[in-house]
Amino acid sequence: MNYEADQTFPADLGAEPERCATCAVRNSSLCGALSSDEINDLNKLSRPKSLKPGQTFVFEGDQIKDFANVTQGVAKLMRGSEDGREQIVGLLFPSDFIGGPMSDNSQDEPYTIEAVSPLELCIFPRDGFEALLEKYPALERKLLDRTLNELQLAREWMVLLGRKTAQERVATFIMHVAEKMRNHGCQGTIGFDLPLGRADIADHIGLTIETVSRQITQLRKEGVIDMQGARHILAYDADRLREYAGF
Amino acid sequence: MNYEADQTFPADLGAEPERCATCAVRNSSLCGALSSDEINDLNKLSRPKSLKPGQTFVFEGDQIKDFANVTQGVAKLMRGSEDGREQIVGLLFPSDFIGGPMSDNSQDEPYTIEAVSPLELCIFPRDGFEALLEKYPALERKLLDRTLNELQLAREWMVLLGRKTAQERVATFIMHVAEKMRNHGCQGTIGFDLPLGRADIADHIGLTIETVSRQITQLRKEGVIDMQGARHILAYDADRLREYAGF
DNA sequence: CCGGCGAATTGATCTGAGTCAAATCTTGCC
DNA sequence: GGCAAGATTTGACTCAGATCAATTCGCCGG
Repeated sequence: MNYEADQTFPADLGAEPERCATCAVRNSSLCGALSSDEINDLNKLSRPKSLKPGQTFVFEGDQIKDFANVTQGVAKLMRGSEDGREQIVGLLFPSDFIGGPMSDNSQDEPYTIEAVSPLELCIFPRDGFEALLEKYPALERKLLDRTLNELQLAREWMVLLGRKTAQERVATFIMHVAEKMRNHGCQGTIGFDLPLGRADIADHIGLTIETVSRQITQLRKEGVIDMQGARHILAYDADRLREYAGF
Repeated sequence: MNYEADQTFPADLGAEPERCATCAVRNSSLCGALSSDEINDLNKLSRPKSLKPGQTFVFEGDQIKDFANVTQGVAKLMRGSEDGREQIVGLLFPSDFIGGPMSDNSQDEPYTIEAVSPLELCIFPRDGFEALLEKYPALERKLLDRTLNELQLAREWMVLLGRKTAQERVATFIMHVAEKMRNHGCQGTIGFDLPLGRADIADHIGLTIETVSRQITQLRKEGVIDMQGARHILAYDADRLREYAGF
């Protein structure tokens, strides 16, 4: 049993359905807004789903039928063109919520979600979940908070894409990953694995593979970071990295 | 009296406080979620405020004290660096809401809001407004919808900034403005004024003034758009423009 | 331990957009 | 109407990052 509450509820924990009680993101995800009693409603709707790296969850242009929580792994949220250009507009980590526009059901989902590492999701049908949002204001409030955070992040990324140099973009990206890793306790702040390969990094920060590679080499030469293999980063000096990340 | 309801309520309109009853964005803004009775609560909190072009509403780094609705004019939401680089991460049109992260009060507002044209705001103190969010779920729901829309827009802009050419960026920008104008009925779809000068356009789409100017000239030469003066655009052929805007 | 193959690095060259520098066009103000 | 002052356009040149082309690395299966 790997269950441990970082946030305790009235003590009727025994009432929690199995899947929720042992869920790695029980409290850090949207579900943290619900008590042990309340979460039964959500559990009844939900079912788990696994995706292998490279598999997609929704395709551009599809009608969205489901929402989901990421319980394990990393996914990318992306938009592509016919001529091969691609932009990753967000990364999804454990406890992140997947759900598009709520009220305007007519809208098509314009983005593709693709697993980057082995991915575990907890899926809810759209209708049922929206009913729960009405029933539990705390759930809706938490969703609003999350959405505002993502908006904030998207705007920071606009600054990166619109005004930062290649060097600053790579440094900023590494900083962001380091932070994500700290928050999720996946690994230490100093040493951690990049969840993306060079091609995906390039598509996230608006550069090419080659430029990303050259800038990482540069950062290594200047002693801002160190690496073990192509994926494992050692960022000893967070302040130095922040300076390189620009404004 | 310029009041006209596009969305009718129980018919106790006489009960509406003067400022709300004659408000140009009474129904299209967040306030549209409230009935004539309910809006009294909000009216008691609110006060109008005017800003001249160039004046700022919140400074980067300030603690946010107030939320607001834009009732008239256009403002830009921007982030700047010490070395003079600047990125406009959003434009605010009439009926748009100004309000940062809700729960995490400790956060500093990282953006500056500056009036681009004569701006009229309807301001609410933060605390009072948050109390109303709790009291009226419809208000919170509308705020969530709005925030999801903005997130959507921010991600589209990430695609523009990360992967589009100069030509595509300018065409996309013009399309977006045309759409805004149509939605707000400010002017026809075919002919309309740009709310921003070349410098601000450049800071919004991640280019320089000169490149923006050259691309507008290019679009004019190719007959995609026509212009009267530097600000007034004539976009006869929306489809053609959309092709130029890329994916 | 040894290929083999996709991923990453490195090098050489090219180019779209940036920079610097004039014109020229607006627009408000007297 | 005429004249600044600022905004926009245009031109010449530069450069950061893209593109094209080899290597080299790192990891997995045998």
